Amino acid sequence: MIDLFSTLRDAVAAAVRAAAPAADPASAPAIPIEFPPDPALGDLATPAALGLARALKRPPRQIAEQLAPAIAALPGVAAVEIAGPGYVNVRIDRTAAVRTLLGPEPLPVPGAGKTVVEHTNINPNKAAHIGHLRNAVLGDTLVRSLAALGERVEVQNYIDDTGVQVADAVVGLTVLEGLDEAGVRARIDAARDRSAAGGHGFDYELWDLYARVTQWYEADRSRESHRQATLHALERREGPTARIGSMVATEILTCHLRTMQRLGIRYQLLPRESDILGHRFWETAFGRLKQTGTVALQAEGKAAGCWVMNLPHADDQEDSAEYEKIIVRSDGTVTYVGKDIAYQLWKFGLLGADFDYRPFAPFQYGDGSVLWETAPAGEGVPGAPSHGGAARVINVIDVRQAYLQRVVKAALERLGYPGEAERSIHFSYEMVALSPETALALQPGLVLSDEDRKRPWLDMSGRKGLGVKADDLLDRLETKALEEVRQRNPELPEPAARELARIVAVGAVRYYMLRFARKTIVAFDIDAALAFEGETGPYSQYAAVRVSRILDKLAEKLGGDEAAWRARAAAARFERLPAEVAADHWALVHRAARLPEAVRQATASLEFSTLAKYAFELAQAINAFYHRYPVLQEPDEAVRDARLAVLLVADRALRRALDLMGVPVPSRM
RNA sequence: GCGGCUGUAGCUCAGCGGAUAGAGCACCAGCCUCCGGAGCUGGGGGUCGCUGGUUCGAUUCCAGCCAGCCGCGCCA
Repeated sequence: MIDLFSTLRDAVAAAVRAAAPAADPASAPAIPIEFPPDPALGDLATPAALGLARALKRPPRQIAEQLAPAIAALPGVAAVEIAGPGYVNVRIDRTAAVRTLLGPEPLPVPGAGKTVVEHTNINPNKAAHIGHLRNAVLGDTLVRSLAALGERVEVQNYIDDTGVQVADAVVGLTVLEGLDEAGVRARIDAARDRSAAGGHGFDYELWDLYARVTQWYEADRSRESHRQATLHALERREGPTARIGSMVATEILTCHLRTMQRLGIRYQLLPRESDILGHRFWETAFGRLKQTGTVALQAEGKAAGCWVMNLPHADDQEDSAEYEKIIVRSDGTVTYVGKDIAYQLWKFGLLGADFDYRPFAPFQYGDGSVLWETAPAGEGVPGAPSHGGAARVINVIDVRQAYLQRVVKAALERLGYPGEAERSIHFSYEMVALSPETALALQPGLVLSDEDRKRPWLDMSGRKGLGVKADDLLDRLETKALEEVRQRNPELPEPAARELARIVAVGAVRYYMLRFARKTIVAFDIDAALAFEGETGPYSQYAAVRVSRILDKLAEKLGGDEAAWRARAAAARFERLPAEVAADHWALVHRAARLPEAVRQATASLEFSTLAKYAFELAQAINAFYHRYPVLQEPDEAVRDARLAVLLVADRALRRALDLMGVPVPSRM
């Protein structure tokens, strides 16, 4: 990304500091630099005078008068003016700015430490639903943005292959369906054949089966003994039940990876819970927890015989009462949080132990990049790259796990790693839920209790089989997009039409999952999710396609020497345009130039809805410009070049923004 | 009970100390001799949950209240 404003921002801040020195430079607040709400006001502004007014006991405008000359003297500054209550508005040299923006991409400066991002983490016992999609899309956008900012990133998708959920799937297959190991194998093979023939895979089959198992338990609680027996068999990690569990988890995982690949989402490592146990990571962590007094054995009370961690109810309050969080049960087994603490220590390279690794054989990305999984001790491949050892860890998990993430963080701190605790970041977001109307529309047979009917929305639930499967949503989008494509491009051959429909569908889902602020509950609306008009992914894709159509036509008209006319555009002089027209042109350039700021802000706040909003508004501006200022018909070559330059700058920023969101842009649509 | 999040246009949502509170959808009226209309232009529509406080200035920060949701398990 080309950052037009970075040096100027620093220079303006320094000029303000020099012109109005703070009494105490150490505690001086950062000099605020912002973009004016209307670019007609200026390209960059500082409200610094407003903030200084109180400290200096002088009217803000008077202070601004003093700041203005210092800023006006900076290189690249074309003009400075004072406006409103005391803003100092700065205008930059436009011709130079456009030249820079059309110039070569700077090489990213490699960051010092690695960031491990964990996302997706779907229990391998049923198909992925749209809630999982939100997680994966947020996580993947974070990964892309960090990389664009020059950070080293490692993407992990944690697989809980030993838990209750897998056990229940196994109970469904072995007890309800009465299958043995060979029987399950045959089921999986049959599901693969269906999948290869264009149908759905084993994950769909288990979606229904898992719901049935839950109902079966509910009808007779004593049946839960099957779950316990299966769970223990899985933990022993040998014998037919364990092998069935492993087959099921691996097959469902493969389905999930395929679903995510439809959306362009990839991973580098699949750490398995079974390997965290197998490599005795927990034992190592437990030793440290005991040694540091982080956990203590309870002698009496409700948690007698358990190892617990004392935690305050609130983060800040010193005097708030503490309560006990059980880490190890009285039967000696470790809870979920305990395993998470061990895993987090490993991510930071603090455990003094590593996994074994091997390529995840059932799934390949096709471009040679290897997806690694952890392997049982001694079963890794020699020379496999090591993973983890992060400087920072970002876990993408929904808000309901906030409390457990806090426990993990607190454990790191008490183990003597306050820095790592600080750099353990929970990227929390609200869930995706269904409005009762949408739920009923999608599942006509659904029976809702009166209580549910009154609720604003319903949680998706694998147990109840209530939810929208990720692949179903994608399929519906592709079908709808294909209709549109055929209508608009009847001459397009079938494979090309399908590929185009796929791209539109991906753009639509990814945008839909990003457009809401992360703490907003997405009350899933099927019509809004299927929309291609208004604030949607396809709207932005279309704006980019329009620009490339102009470039295609221009290439035809001007002949093959594309580099030459691009160079001429880069040298376009805005002084040739009438003032009002120039303002419109410049406004679009200015908006495009704010991309790096949008990416930085979104990444720092983990609020990618702002990036989505940015891309959409840029697309809107391109569309408006497109209608107002024709390029090909423009007789004055100087004017045409200026318009072309504006579109090239805007298009570059839009494509980059869409790329960071994982929204692909077709060559036509 | 304790902790957290959320109340902004008919609906779905942005904005979260400053320059006239915005977008999309829906509704109404226009725009195809013009680089493709998945588009553009315009219009109507708001006590920014309520009450106080801080501030030159509050939709934005703080407190209280009201409403809704999510956590707080020897589940994961």
